[in-house]
Amino acid sequence: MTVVQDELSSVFSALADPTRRAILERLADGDATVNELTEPFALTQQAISKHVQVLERADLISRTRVGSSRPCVLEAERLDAAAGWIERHRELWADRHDRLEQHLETLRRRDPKGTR
Amino acid sequence: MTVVQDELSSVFSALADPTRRAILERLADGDATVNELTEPFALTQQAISKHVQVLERADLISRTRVGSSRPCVLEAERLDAAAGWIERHRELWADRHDRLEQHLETLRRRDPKGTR
DNA sequence: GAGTTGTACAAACATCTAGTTGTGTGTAAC
DNA sequence: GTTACACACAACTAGATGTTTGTACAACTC
Repeated sequence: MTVVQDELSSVFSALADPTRRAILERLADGDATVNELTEPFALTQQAISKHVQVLERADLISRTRVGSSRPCVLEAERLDAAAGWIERHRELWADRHDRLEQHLETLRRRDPKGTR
Repeated sequence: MTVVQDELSSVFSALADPTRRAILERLADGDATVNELTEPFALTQQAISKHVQVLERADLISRTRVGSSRPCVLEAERLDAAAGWIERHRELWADRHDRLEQHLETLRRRDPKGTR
């Protein structure tokens, strides 16, 4: 159904896989080719290539060209989108000191005359 | 629906859908029942119910019981897992002042004799 | 007890996902 | 030119996801 995913969704869903997060962690130590990325996993080169494509589509990494290989490079700033959303909402929700008040409000809405 | 996804993956993949993010945003304004959550969307109650189940599985929300309805309640702290991972990696990657050096290292590895 | 409301479960279906094997292609190396 | 390597594309599988319609059920209202 999701043909054209929004930016945020594609970043979050790229991060929603342990293999892909491991790839990102590996890339923090330096650029790496698909073959180098494949080594630590019990997966085929093709499978890793697909994960890399997902990360590339989410703009979390980019590729360069060095001879016949195409090393992957982290695009760290891209995490900002995800970090931004989460932080905005963490603050928003943390600021609700009024949890009890709000709960009472919920009950009130459900039982306007307060007959409970 | 099995698969036993790890914690982080289930949070990220719960966040990887605009409808679910909208539900979370709505819940920031106060607890709400499935029917209340359904209203703003052009989706059936059942579809929203399933999205709510995904959020519940990721522990981003919980349900209480008020009479015959089961309002959804935000579990804001649960965002900490996701926020933690992202922040840890943002710092890690941002700290790499040595991007040029690292790029040269990549080239060196690929052409050890420096004959290029 | 009958009707209404809030919600969940079930089956069906289409689409997406994460993997596989097998094959093709571009670049470099001899 | 042949050989070797790094990578991508194609076709396929199994299982998950998103949505629908239809139904069931529990709790309140009358």
